[in-house]
Order: sequence, then C-alpha cells, then structure tokens
Amino acid sequence: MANTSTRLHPTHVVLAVVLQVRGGRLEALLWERRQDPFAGYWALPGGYLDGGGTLETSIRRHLAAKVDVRELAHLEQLETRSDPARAPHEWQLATAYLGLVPTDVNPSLPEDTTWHPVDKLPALSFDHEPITLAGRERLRAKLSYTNVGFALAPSTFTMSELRDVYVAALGHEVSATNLQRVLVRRRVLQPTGERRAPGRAGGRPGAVFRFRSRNLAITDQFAVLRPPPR
Amino acid sequence: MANTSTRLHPTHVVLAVVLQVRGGRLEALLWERRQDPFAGYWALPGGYLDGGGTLETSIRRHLAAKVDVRELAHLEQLETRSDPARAPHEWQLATAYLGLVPTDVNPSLPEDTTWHPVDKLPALSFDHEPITLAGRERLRAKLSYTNVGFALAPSTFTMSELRDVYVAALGHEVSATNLQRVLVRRRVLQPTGERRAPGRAGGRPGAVFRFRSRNLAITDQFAVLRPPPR
DNA sequence: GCAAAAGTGTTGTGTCTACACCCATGT
DNA sequence: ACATGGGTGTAGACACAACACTTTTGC
Repeated sequence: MANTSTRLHPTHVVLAVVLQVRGGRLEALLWERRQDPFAGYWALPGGYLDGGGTLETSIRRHLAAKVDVRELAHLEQLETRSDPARAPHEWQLATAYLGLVPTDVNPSLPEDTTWHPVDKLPALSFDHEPITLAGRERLRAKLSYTNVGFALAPSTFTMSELRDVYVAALGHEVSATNLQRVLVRRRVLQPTGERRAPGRAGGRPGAVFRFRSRNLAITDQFAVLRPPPR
Repeated sequence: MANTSTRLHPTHVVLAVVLQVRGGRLEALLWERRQDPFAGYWALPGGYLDGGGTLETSIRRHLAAKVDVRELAHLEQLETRSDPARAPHEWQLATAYLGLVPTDVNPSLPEDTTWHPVDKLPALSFDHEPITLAGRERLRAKLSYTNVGFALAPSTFTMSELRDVYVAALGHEVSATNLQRVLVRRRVLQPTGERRAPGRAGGRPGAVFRFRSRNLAITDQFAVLRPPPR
C-alpha cells in the first residue's frame, strides 16, 4: 500500500504514444513489462519525470532508450491523467505525448519493444489503451485541418504513396485524386518536378511531391465563424 | 532555494482559466496575490493538487472557494506546463483547465478576486498569461466546431443576444442572421416558440432559442478527409 | 494491343456569406 | 408615420466528392 509520503506527493510519469504507418497499418510502439504491476502486459514507452527539464525533454530522454529521437518528426502533449486508481501501487499522474515517425525510417528497437497495430492492441497496462486511442484520435483530427501529414510521410512521395499513409492513419478510403487537389490547393504539398518510375506492373510514372513545410501549421481555418476577410 | 526533496518531487498545481462574457467582453477570473512570489500580481484561481481525487475534482474544490462551482457550465483540461523555471521558488508543474460560466449567472466573489477583460490583462504571475490566452484560443476554436456556446449563453436567448456572446468570445463581427442559420442547420439551436418583447426603442420581438444539448458535442465534422457516408 | 497506374476535366452538391427586402413593434 | 430591430429570400462563392475520360508506362 502507498505510504504517507506518496500520498502527499504523487509520482509523475511521462508517456508517449509513438505512431508510425507500417505495412499499410497504423502501429504504436509498445514494450512488454517484465515486472509487476502488470507483468506480461504491454506498455507505452516513458518513465518517471526526471529533474531539471520539462515534461517534453523528459519524454525525449526516455524515448531515446527505445528509438532514435531524431526520427520523431513531431511531438505534442496529449493530456494528463490523474485518476488515483490508475496505478495500483502508488499515486501516480501521467502526462501523455503523441509522437510521429515517418515511414521512411525504421528505428532499431530493444528486445522488449515492438510495433503493434493500433486497431489490434494487446492487453495494455494501466490506462495506456485509452491513451493510445486518444493519440490516434488526435492524429486523425489534425490530419484533417493541419499539415501533420509531413510527420508520417517520407520526405518525398507520389500521391498514391501519400494516399496509403492517409488511409492507414484515418482508417477509411481516401481518393488520391482529391487528396492531391485538396493539399495542393491548401499549399501544403509542393511538386518536386520529378517523377517516380512505375513498378513491374507498368503504369504511368507518378509525380513526386514533398510537404512545403515540416512544422505544424493549421491549414484549414474553420469554415464557419471565421473572421471576415481583410 | 529549492531543497533536495523538492528537486526530486515537483509540486503540482491545478489552475483554471474561468471565462465569462460580461458587458460585451470576454473576461477571466483572477485574484490578486498578497504574498511572494509575485505579490501584487494577478493569478489564475487554483492551488496545490490535493490527495484522493483527480486533477478535475481538485480544481473544482479550489474553485469552490471563488465561485459556486455549479455555475460552471463546462470544464475541460487545457495543458500541463512544466518549465522548471516557471515558478521561481520551487519545482512546480501546473495543469490548467478551461472553465466557462454562462452570462445569466453572476457569482459573488471573495475580496481579492475580480473579472478582467482577456484582451486587457493586468500583470499576471508565473506563466498565467500564456495559459489564459491558450484558454481563449481553445474556446474560440471550439465555438466553431462544437456546441460549447451553451456554456457561455444564458439558458434561453434571442439571436442577437447570442450573437453578442459570440462576438465577445471570438473578437470579431458575427451576423445574427447567418449564425442562426448555421446553428439551426447543425441542430445545435432549438426554437422555444416564445418571443421576447422589444426594448424601449421598439423593434420586432425576437424569437427565443435554446441549445438543444448542454453537453459538449462536435457539430461540424471536418469537411475534408472525413469517412465516406454510409 | 492490353492492363495498370497516374492525371485531368467536369458536374453536382452542400455549406456558407452577403445583401436586399419584408415584418412587427414603440413612440 | 417612422425609427428600430428581427426575419426571410435569394444569389453567389467556394470547397469538396464523384466519376468519366485521357495519358503514360510495362509486358
């Protein structure tokens, strides 16, 4: 049972939902717990908040043990969970982050860590399952009104490659034709001028695009109730 | 200076950006600090996280000292700030909430507490100014794609009354005509059938509306990249 | 030539803004 | 009557979805 000092000061943990599109599916980075509580369950990467920095520097440090942090194209705070019953052994707060890894990197992982499809998660420890799903929802919403796509897509790509990334992340069909028109109209995508040679099945070579910016920006100001132009 | 124990365990504070439209302006609830640090500066209501509950129950408890908590029509988590330099005297994390009070209540306040227009804030302690502005941004965004309006508006209202609330919160002109059409089309507003008598200047009596639901709901699914119908 | 993949043109639809005009009330 | 504010009708702008059709490649 928790002792008096842990009642007065909760511990604080930082977690990350790290997502990548792999093999046409959206997957999350998880490690398998060997020790109680929740031995044998899978968990989000992270750990206790360490002194001297922010939550963000702390989660970056913890992630460095799992993946090369330079491969994280985007990192943002999700939410802080505080249910006193969320950890059975102590009073523990958890601040969760969302991290995104582009498809063109394949980080080497420690023994206990692997990718799991978000729509077929194993048994997760603590409240990590709702946190993971919240991360996916945040990603899905932001794919619609920001340029976060840059954080999942490789540095250059054809429209059908990008379409596959969006399909995996959003979980529904997306037309490459209309996706291109939308993202080019919003000035999110930029043609590189190159074309990509077709596969062995033939087909017209696709134009190669890149994201104009690799910093998060809102690209679809809400249509309604927006300030009048000028 | 901070001693060893405060280096190992940060303290944790819960804050609330409580907003209300008052006199045609969006105002935030602030209290004036009498003690260091930041004596003489204004601060967001809140206090140390207390044991046994969640962050949300804790901020409700702290707010109960300032306003009748039943007057809060909406409360949601904003973000957790963790810059080690954000509080000069100790290592302190802060989780901020956004609370909204409808215009038809006027809570009685303690001596040290008053409302301040968000676009003319006094000198605020700690990082409370960016937190307050983040709260306003969150509100503005959600006014556009959810029904949060219910948390600012009185229980029933004419369209020009509601327009005034939106104008104050959004900070730009809004047409009552179009606001009505948008919110009725989205089935957010419901006519009560009543009409409100005009003021002494005359004018046609306005139809009275209410929000169909007083629970947060997303009403404008993002137009683009949404799943196909059916 | 034929299949496969990419790209273009075009039409239709839904949602919003703007604005002119009409309605109901007080003085 | 007329000023004041509420309400309706309608036309236009825009962004998007859907789909037919065309282009470019491999075999």
